Amino acid sequence: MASESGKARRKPRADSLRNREKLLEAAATVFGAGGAQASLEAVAREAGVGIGTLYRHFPTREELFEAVYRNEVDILYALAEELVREEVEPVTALQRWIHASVRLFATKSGMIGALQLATQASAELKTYSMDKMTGSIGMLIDRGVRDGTLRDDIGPEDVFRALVGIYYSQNQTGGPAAALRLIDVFVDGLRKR
Amino acid sequence: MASESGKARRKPRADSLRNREKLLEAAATVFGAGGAQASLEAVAREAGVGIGTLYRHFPTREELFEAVYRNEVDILYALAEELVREEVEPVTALQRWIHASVRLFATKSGMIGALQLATQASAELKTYSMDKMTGSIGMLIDRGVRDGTLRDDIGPEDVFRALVGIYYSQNQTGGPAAALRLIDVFVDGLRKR
DNA sequence: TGATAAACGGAGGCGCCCTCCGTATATTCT
DNA sequence: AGAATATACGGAGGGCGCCTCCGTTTATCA
Repeated sequence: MASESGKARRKPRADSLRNREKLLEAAATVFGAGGAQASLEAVAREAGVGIGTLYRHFPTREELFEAVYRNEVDILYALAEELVREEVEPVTALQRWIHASVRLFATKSGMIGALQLATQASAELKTYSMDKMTGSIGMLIDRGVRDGTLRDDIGPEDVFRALVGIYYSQNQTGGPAAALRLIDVFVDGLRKR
Repeated sequence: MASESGKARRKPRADSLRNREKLLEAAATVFGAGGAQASLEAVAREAGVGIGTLYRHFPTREELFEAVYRNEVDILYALAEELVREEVEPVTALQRWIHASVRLFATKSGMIGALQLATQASAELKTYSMDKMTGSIGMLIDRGVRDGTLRDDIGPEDVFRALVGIYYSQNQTGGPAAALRLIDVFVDGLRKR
């Protein structure tokens, strides 16, 4: 009968939801620029929100971290859906999506290490992100396979692995520019010949 | 002419040297217990020294870290020399030395990560420690090879690699006790049959 | 035994962490 | 619409760690 479990509850306040969004965005910026140990007060300032509000939404630094990460993954998934919905030509769509992924994580060099710690800590988070990423890639390459522009012997997991490799290489040498070039080569290789 | 480079300088003050020692020891304790981000003020307190003194000796956290690490490596080298000097029976000497190494690093679980960062940053530090460690092992196994109690087809680098493997495994599971057992097996395998 | 270079120590200013609670506001009820 | 109330907001404040600066102490040198 009750729409949720247990007693009937009020719906969440609109300002609360807005602030949560603002905090996630600010955290992505601040952690991206200043590394994983950047000040939480800086995040609150950037979000234009009191420090108390930050702590109410994310009681620990780790929770904020994890939420930021989930959010980025969700954004990429939404982008994949959008590219499919707008019927962008499959190869172009795949290329755009991968570029966006690299760019999204490129700004977060300091976060990568912390992310690894986080994913090691939470298996749930790991499978969550794995599913979302391979899901995104899957829906993009399926279309290409169907219309005959992409090879059909490469799975989403393979593409994901390649992506991870390129994230890494970018962190060590060359930076985003080199990574983006690598990706063009890689995507070209995915074409059906 | 001048004993050192350039102008004739006073010899360093005795209290300065003493404090440096005290700080290294305290830092090993505090970082060992509380992880790499433990408070530097706690280190100074533990050493019974003002915070200013700590900063004069080690202007940055990284420098303190590096010095602690060098110091531990030096201690192990000195132990190897001592074991040789006292003509301890070769297999026993090797076993004791390796046990000491494991115990020394066992207390420093939090430091391991930071050490990796440090060694990645400074190639010099890496080769320094590599040389000291393989040097120690080398002088210990040479004696065993010479008197015929140890096989002659295993180099110091091989032993060092095995050691690193055991450090790692201990960090993940079992703890020091398991590591020490592994070592006994390993050393036994080094005997000439 | 001075003279003095060198080292000591800790106060102080700053920023960050996190909690607590008085104030503000969105939602619900009538 | 207006009142009632559950929720969320903001930021002051106490505590701690970082790091610098400089008056005081002490070891070395002549």
